[in-house]
Amino acid sequence: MNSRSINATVASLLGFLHEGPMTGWDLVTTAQHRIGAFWALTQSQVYRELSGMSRDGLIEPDTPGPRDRKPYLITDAGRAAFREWIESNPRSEQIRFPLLLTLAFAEHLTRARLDEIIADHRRTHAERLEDYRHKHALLDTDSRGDRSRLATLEFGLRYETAVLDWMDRLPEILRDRP
Amino acid sequence: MNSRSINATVASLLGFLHEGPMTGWDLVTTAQHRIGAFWALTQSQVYRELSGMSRDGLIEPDTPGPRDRKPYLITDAGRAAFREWIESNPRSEQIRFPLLLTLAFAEHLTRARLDEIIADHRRTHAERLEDYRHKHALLDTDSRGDRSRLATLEFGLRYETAVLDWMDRLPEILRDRP
DNA sequence: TACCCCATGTAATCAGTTACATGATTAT
DNA sequence: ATAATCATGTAACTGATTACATGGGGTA
Repeated sequence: MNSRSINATVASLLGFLHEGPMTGWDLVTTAQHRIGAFWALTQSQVYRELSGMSRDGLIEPDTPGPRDRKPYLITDAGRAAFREWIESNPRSEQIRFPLLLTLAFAEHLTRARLDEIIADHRRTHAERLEDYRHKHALLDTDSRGDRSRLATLEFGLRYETAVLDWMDRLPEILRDRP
Repeated sequence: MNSRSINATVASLLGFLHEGPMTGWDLVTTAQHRIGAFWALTQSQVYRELSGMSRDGLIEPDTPGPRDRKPYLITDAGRAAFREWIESNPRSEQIRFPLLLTLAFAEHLTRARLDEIIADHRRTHAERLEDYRHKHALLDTDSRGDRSRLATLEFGLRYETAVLDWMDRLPEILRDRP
């Protein structure tokens, strides 16, 4: 019998564990850094998934370290599950964009308040774009892993650029007419 | 005492109910059409929220219609809750993009399989862009509501364009080097 | 010695998805 | 007559968030 297939969050943890044993803590920080921009996960989620994964034999505890460190190793079953996941067609993305909701009901807001809200968002997106640009500049593009990282970074750059561009044109799009 | 603030899904239902009494069914179809592109919600979610909203006094049942229609009216409390929501700063968006995860672990895939996966996604995004373009062309830009609609549509157009553009450059970004 | 960071986790709740059950009404 | 659509909802589950509890170890 086939065990039911794993979810993307579990898969990403298994993905990281290919690089060596890690604790929940390690995985949280690694994940936030490497995939956090497009795949959020919280610490309690990670620990919960780890217990499940361990129960299901996808990982097993390595020799514990100081400070209650509990590193996990990926097992063959884990590698197989990961393989199955990465070979499968990823589903399409989901976006939940509260600002768009606000905008959809913008008739209930004054123009001034709306502008304020947009300006607020604009700032965080501008910061993110800066951050991506910075990382992009630092990236060494010559190794296999870095090319993957470059690919996701490039998405971030284009996405944030599109968002900013859109926001900058919003006043015009929303302008009052006679 | 202040009642706890509502979530964005509830807020959107209240937003629609400003336009007149609606049933769960009406709300599902309206929401799918008007905000579905950036705020997915399912039918069972809507019915569940409606019971909660009714319990909390944000809406109340209107006179039932044929076919077990159970329209709801927004109450003053509902209007107040909506107002509070729309005045508040929307949080920033979340994207969950499985393809980016796949890409982040692309070293585990053959180049051919990866290309296949990307091409697959490209198709659905191209379709969406076409759809947005079509809607955009149909849009009458002269009324207040339509301007909001135009603003969200413009986001969709820019987003999908950015995604396609990115996908088209992926081969180059991912190309093997000496 | 006090504080911060590392590191584990639990509890409770909320949000979202999938699948199913049920029946009325309208259109063909 | 029957198929499609309208319309309501429940059940079971999965996934994600928030808040809290606990303590070790390093560093100032």
